[in-house]
Amino acid sequence: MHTMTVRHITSLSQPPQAPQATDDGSGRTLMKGRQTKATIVNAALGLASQIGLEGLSIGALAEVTGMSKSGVFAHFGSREELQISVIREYHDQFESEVFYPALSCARGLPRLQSLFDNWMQRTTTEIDSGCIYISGAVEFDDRPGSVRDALASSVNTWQNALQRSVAQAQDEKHLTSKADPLQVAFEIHGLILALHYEARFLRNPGAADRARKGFSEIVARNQV
Amino acid sequence: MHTMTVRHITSLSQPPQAPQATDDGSGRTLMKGRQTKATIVNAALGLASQIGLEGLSIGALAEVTGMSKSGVFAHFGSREELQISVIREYHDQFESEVFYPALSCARGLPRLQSLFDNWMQRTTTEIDSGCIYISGAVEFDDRPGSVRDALASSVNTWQNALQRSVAQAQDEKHLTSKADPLQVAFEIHGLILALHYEARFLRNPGAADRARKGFSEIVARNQV
DNA sequence: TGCAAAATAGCACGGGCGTTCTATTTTGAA
DNA sequence: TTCAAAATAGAACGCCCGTGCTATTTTGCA
Repeated sequence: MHTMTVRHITSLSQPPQAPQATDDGSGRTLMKGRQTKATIVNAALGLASQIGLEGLSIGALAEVTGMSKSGVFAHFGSREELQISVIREYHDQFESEVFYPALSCARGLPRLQSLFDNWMQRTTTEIDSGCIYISGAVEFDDRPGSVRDALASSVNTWQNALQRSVAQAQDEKHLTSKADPLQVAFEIHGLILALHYEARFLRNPGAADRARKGFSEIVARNQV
Repeated sequence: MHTMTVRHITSLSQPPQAPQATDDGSGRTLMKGRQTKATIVNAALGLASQIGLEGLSIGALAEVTGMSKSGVFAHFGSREELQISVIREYHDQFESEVFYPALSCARGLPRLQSLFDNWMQRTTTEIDSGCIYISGAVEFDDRPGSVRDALASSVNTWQNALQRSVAQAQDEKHLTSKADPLQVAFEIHGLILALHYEARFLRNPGAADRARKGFSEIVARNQV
C-alpha cells in the first residue's frame, strides 16, 4: 500500500522534502542523490517526450543513464512517482520558456502575443521531440490516478494563465469586452493541437504558418 | 519474416482476399471465420478506443470474446495486422457516420456544415469512448511501420474530403475565393482536437459549444 | 453421411516489465 | 581518519506479453 502525499504543481510551490540538505548551487553539502535524480529525470523527460509517459520504462532509463534498474528505481519508489517527477520537470521548463519570458511584455495584447509566440516556438521544437502535455492527455484521459491528476493540474495552471492574459487584453481595451476568454483560449489551444497533429504525425508542411495565421485571425476578430 | 501486402484504405477499396467464399448477407456459404473475425475486430475497436491501439492486447481480447489467445491470434497472424484491422473498421464507421450522410446535402456550405455537424456528433460520443485517430496519432507519430501508414492514410483520406468540401463551397460562391481550403480545414481540425482534449481529458464543460462557436466564426470570416 | 479443410484450443517458450530483498560501495560530517 | 547513513548494484520474483507448435473440434461441400 502507498500513502501518497499529494503535491500540487504551481509556480509558487516551494522546494519539497529536503532531507536536511541545503545549498543547491555550487557549494558543498549537496547530497549526491539529488543531482543523480535530476540527471535521471532529465533523461526520463527526453524518453517520455518521444515514446510517452506510459512507454517510459525503468529498464530503458537505467540503460540510458548507465545505472542499474534498482539504482534508478530507488530514487522514486514507484513508476508512478517517476512519471510525476517527469511531469513536474516539464512543467518547470514550460513555465520558464513560455510563461515567464512573456511577463517582460506589456500587459494585454503584447503579452498575449508573446505567450503565443513562445508557445509556438516550443511546439515547433516539439514537432521533433514530442510533447507530454499532448501525449499524456491521450494516455491518461481514461486512467484515474495521481499521474493524471498531476498532468491535469499542470495543464490547468497554464490554461488559466492564458485566459488571464486574454482578460487583461480586454481590460487594456486591446480586445473587445464582448470576447469570452474561455472561447479565445480554446481556439488558440486548438491551433496548437492541430499544429502538433499535422506537423508531427502527418508531417504536413506549412502547419506552423497556418497556426500563426489562425492566431492573427482570432486577434483581428476580437479587436475593439 | 513477413511478406506484407500493402492495402490502401479508401472508400473505393474492394472486399479483399476472400478465400473463395461468397455471399455476405443471409445465405449460406459464409465461412464462419469471417463473422468471428468481425466480432473480434469490433471488440478490439471498443478496447482500442478506450486504452489505445498500443494498449490492445491479444490476451485481453481473448478474454472479452471468450476465445483462446491462439484462436484470436490465428485470425490476424500478428498484432500489427490486428491493429490495422481495427483502423480499417474505424475508417469504415467514420465514413458511414460522418462522410456519406453529408452527401445528401447540397454541395458547398450546406454540405460542409453537415460534415462538421456529423463530425461533432461523433466526437461528442468519443468524449466517453475515445478516438483512435487522435490517440493513434500520438502513439505512432514516432513509430514508423505499417500501422502508422494505415492510420495516416485513413486520416489523409478524410482531410482531403474536408478540404474538397471547402473548395466546393468556394466554387458555389458560398465562401470567398480568397480563402485557403488547407487553412480552413486546419482550423476546423483544431476545434475538434481542442474539444476532444478539453472535454475528454480536462473534463471542462462547455467545450462542445465552444467548438461550434468557433466553426461559425470561421464560416463567417470566410463568407463572400 | 463422410472427410478434407478450416477454425479453435492448449501449452510452452523467451523476453520485458515493476518491484523487492539483500549486499556492496560511496559519501560526507565528526 | 572513522563510520553511520546514503546511494547504488545484483539477483530473483511473479506477471503479462506476442508468438509458434501441436492437438482437437467444427464446418460445410461431395
